[in-house]
Amino acid sequence: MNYTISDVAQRAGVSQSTVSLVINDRANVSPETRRRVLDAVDVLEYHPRHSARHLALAKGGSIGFVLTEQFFRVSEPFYTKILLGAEFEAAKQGFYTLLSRAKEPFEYPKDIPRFLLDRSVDGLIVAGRAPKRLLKFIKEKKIPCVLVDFKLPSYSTNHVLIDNLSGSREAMNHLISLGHQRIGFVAGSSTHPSIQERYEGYRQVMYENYGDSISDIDKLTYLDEEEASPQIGREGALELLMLTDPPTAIFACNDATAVGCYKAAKELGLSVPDDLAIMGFDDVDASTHLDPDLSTVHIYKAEMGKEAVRSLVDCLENPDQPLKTKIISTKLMIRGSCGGERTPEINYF
Amino acid sequence: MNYTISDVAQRAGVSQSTVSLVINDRANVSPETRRRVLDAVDVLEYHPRHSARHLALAKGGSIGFVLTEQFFRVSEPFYTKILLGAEFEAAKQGFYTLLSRAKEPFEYPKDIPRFLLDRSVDGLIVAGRAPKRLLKFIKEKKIPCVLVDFKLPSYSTNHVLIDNLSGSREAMNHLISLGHQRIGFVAGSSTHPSIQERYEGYRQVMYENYGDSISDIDKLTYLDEEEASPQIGREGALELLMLTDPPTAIFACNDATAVGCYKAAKELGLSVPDDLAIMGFDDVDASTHLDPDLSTVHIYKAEMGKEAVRSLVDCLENPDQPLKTKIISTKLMIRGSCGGERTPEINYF
DNA sequence: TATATTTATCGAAGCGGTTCGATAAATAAG
DNA sequence: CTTATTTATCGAACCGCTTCGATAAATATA
Repeated sequence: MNYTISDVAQRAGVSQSTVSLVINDRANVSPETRRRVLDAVDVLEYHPRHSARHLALAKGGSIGFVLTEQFFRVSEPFYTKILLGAEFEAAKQGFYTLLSRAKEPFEYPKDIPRFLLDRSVDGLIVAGRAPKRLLKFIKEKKIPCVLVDFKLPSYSTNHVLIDNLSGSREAMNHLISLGHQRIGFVAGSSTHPSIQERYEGYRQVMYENYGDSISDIDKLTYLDEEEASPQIGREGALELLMLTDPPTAIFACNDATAVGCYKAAKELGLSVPDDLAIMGFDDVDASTHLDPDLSTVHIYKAEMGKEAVRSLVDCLENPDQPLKTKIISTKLMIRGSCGGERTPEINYF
Repeated sequence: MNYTISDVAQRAGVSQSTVSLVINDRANVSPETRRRVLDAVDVLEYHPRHSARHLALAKGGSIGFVLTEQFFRVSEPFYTKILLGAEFEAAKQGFYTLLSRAKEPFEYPKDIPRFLLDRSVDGLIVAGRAPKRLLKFIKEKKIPCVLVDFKLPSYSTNHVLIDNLSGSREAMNHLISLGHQRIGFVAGSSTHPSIQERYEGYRQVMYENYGDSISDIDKLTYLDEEEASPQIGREGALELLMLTDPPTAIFACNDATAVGCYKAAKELGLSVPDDLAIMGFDDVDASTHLDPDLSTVHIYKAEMGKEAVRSLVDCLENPDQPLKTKIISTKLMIRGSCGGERTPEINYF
């Protein structure tokens, strides 16, 4: 019921080593022997024990995926899609995916994921945000690593990032093409690099178009360091909409924040998109549930997870590879919340 | 940098076996020796290699979590919450969580998760739906297993289930207490046991209250075997609302379906909750984003994941335990979509 | 004080693989 | 027809840990 390599060897009438050679597809095995071994493997339904290979090889074909604990709650639909994409690609490449959380606040060394301590994973993917102390540890231990949707100045490693700047600019240009001049920006998580880039895109386009005429772009901006959420979005939108010269459109830093903008609009009796256009970022499932459905910037989340695994596997197979940063483009999804011609829905996994 | 047990032994001036005894907290080690070993462990930052223990012990402290592939898309926010709860509890109990998908359609033996074949996990949790062939395999191999939100007649194993019947009845009684008489039921995934139980609750309460006066409850019911989704919800609601004597309230089988009901109401120019009350089930994040926010039945998703792990660990530690089925209660969340006094929000992880 | 028991520690085997060096057989070169 | 080289296979060591049985020292019992 639970056979080992020596059972196979015995049945095939060869030694363990030969079986090992066969199942690892090495050279110098006669076709005849190979066939016999393969037959035995088949009959016994033999599968090499993972931990045994792990031990012998000093590497185990597993990758770790670390999610910041905070995201377990608020940005979950975003990061779990990345996780699922990663699992998909990892499985395809024959790797296991081990899941863990990075606690916040992070206490060293208590909160180091155990699979890093006992070397159960060959490398890891960290999504969304990573405690500095954890990153330091990873670097000290020289653990191959890919950061997804996060980066730190002066910390070099592999990355998979969103092309936030282009996405943001495209969204802004769309709003502007619709005739909006006073466009507000509402953001939580304002210290997160992705949010900062989106903000930068906003500023660039505003300056390019209205650099002279708009008195103070900062007045149209609401930034909060708290985790981007509907609450933040509501507060920010309310604040901007109470201005004497309120925006006619609001660009929210992500969809969760945009949800709050809808609420604010409703409270103030403004209709979307007629009185107020709203643009989001992320394209989480919920955005199509809103009424009207949210125009937003689609992020290929699963694809990012897959790319992260590909980078990681690259590193593992070829240790002296240069570090890589992959930037994944976005796609503007025009729906009902700001007018314009709708984008056909894409339905990527 | 990467020490082994013998390094520790050497530094502490004892044998490997003694170190092993100490780190596994076994009896018959003198306090003095224990201290010396612990010191060495500390200094060297020693962590036992997981795969080595695994190999020696023939069990490895890992559990597998299997998600039906279909849920990677549509019901993801529901099942990933369960996954995250499971990971949380697993980590707490010192287990690793390995993630995998069950393909659909499921091809045997190709789609058996690899971690089952090579015995990398001690047991597993299957969430949402499980291919019969996979379950058969699990039983054949006597792999400890817990099914979450799924069961199969005549397949005995451990379960963590939702108290759908009570939840459904409570939701229905609430609608009835608000004066609704013609209450519709719209469902996708109609073959899923959870959905069937919710339907059963609907029928029970309808009969109890209007058994004589309502001509045909079936007319108020829309059932579809397709995965419950906004599309299904929209179609179902449209069909019911076009009846000559349409319902004044619709109980959707889950929140995703309820989203579609909102859309249908809007298309027909009906206002929620004045013209049409809507009740959901699941309480996914999106439900609070709807306008008005959705009254629904909260499911303690993370808690279900945790309970699943607890059951599994029980099985592992005590192999001849009886099978257990845990039924987790629900909580009616009254929000804006059907009137009544609002339930304070709960904010469980 | 001699003997039995308990306590503390150790050596070695084993878990299930991989891999290196040895060996024997087959083929190529001289 | 030797000798050198290549090819196919095997035995044994090793990966890092646990555990069983042995041994020696300490303690209890007769």
